[in-house]
Amino acid sequence: MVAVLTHVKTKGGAMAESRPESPGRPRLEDVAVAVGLSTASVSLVLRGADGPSAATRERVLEAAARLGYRPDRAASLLARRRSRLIGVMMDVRSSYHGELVEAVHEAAERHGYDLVLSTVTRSRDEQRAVETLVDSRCEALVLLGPDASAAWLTALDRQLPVVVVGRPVPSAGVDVVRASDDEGVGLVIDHLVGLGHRRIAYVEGGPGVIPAGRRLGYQWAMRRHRL
Amino acid sequence: MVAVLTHVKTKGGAMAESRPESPGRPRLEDVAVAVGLSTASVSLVLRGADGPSAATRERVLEAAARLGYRPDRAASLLARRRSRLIGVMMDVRSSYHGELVEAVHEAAERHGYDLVLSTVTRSRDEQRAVETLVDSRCEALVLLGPDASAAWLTALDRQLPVVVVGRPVPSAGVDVVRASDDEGVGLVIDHLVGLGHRRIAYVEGGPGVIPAGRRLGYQWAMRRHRL
DNA sequence: GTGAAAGCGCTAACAT
DNA sequence: ATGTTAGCGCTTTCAC
Repeated sequence: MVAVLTHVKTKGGAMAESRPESPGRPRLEDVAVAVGLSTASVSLVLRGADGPSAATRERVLEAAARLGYRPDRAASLLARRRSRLIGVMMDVRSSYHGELVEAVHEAAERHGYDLVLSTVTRSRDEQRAVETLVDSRCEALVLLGPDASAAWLTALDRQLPVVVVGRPVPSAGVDVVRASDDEGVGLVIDHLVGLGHRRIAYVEGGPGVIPAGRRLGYQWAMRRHRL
Repeated sequence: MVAVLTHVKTKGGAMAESRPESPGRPRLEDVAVAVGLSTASVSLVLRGADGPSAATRERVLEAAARLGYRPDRAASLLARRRSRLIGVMMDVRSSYHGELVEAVHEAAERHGYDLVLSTVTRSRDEQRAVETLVDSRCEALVLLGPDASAAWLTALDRQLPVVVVGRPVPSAGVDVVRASDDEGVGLVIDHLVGLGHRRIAYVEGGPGVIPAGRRLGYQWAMRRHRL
C-alpha cells in the first residue's frame, strides 16, 4: 500500500547537480543564426506576424523545428506588453472546480488567453494563492469558491478585473452576475475578455446546483458575440 | 439554471483598454529609491539573504510593504539560474489527481520548490500541456495519468527528470518506482529533489487503490531524510 | 522585408 | 555591507 523507495532505480541523470556544459536549450538567436536572419525576424515568424515573406517563414519554421526550439515563457512574458494571462484560484481536489476550470479554459482560449492555475492547500491559503497569480502578471482573476472576507477581495478588485464564483460576496462594492451553473463562467469570461472588458464579480446563485446546460450556455455566448 | 448575462453590472474598470498613465506596479527599483539603496541590496533583503544588516532589512521591508511591492515572477525567473519549479500535468476534473497534486505540492514545498500546474482538456492534449511546463523552465515534471506512448515520454525524460503516475509505462528505458497510494508521490518528490536528484519514473501499482497511509508515507520520508 | 538596439524587472558576480 | 555592471531570452519601435 505504501510507496517503496527501495524500488527506486536511478538512471544517472541529475537535477541539482547542474548539467555541466550542457549547451542549454536553443534560444531564438540560435534559430536566427541557423537561418542567417535577425532574432527580430525570427520572432515575427514564430508569432505569425504578417511581415515576413512566405519563403523566409518556411526556412525559419524548418530550422526552429529541427533545432527543437521552444520559446521561453518567462522571457516572452517579460518582454511582452500584455500577458494575455488569466489567473484561476481553485481547490484542485474539487472536481467541481475542475469542471469550471475547463469551461474557463475553453472560453479564455477562444480569446487568445492562457490560464495560470493556482491551488489552495492546507499550507497555502487563498491570499497566497492569489498573490502568485498577480505576481505572474495575470490580467484578470477568476476565484473559485473563495472564503474571502470582502476586505482583500475588494482591494484586489481595484487592481484588476476579478470574477468570483461559488460564494456570495458580502456587501462589498463589487457588481455581480447571478447564475447557477458552470457555463456561466464561460459566459463571464467571454464577456470579460471578449466584449466589454468590464471589471466584474460573479456569484453563483446557490449551493447544490446541477452542472448542466453546458452547450446551451456556450451557444448563448457565441450568439451574443456573433461568432 | 443558465447564466444570465443581463444581470451583469459593469463597474467601469477596463481590461484591454490599457490603463492610461497608470504608474504600473512598483518595481524593485522603486523600493530601492524609496530607501536610498541599490536594487541589489533590496533584492538581497527581499530574498532573505544574510548580507544586509538588520537595520537595513527593516527599512527595506517597510518600504516594500508600504509601496505594495510584489516581485515580478517572470523577471525573477528569467534572471535566476535555477527555476526551482516542478511542473505537474494533470486533469483538473479528477479529484484523485487533485489529491496527488496536494501531496506533491507539500513535498515540493518542503524542498523550496514551487509547482506549475498544467491541465489536459478537450482541446489541449497531453503533449501540449507538457510543452507548457517545459517552456516554463520547470526543472522536473510529474505526469499524472498520462496516456503517453513511450515515444515522446522517453524523449522528454532525456531532457529532464520525469515522474509518471497512474499508468504503467510500456517497456520504455525508464526506471521505475512501484507503489500504490498517493503518498508515494510525495516520497518520490522528496527523493527527486531532496536526496539523490535521480532521474526516475514512477508507476502506480494498480487501479482502484485506496488513498491512505498518508502520514505513514511522510513519516518514512522524513525519517529517511533525517528531518 | 529585415536588422539594430533598447529595454522588460530582476539576479548575480565582481568590486568597493 | 552596499553598489556596479552585465546579462537572462524575448519583443518592439524605428531605421534601412
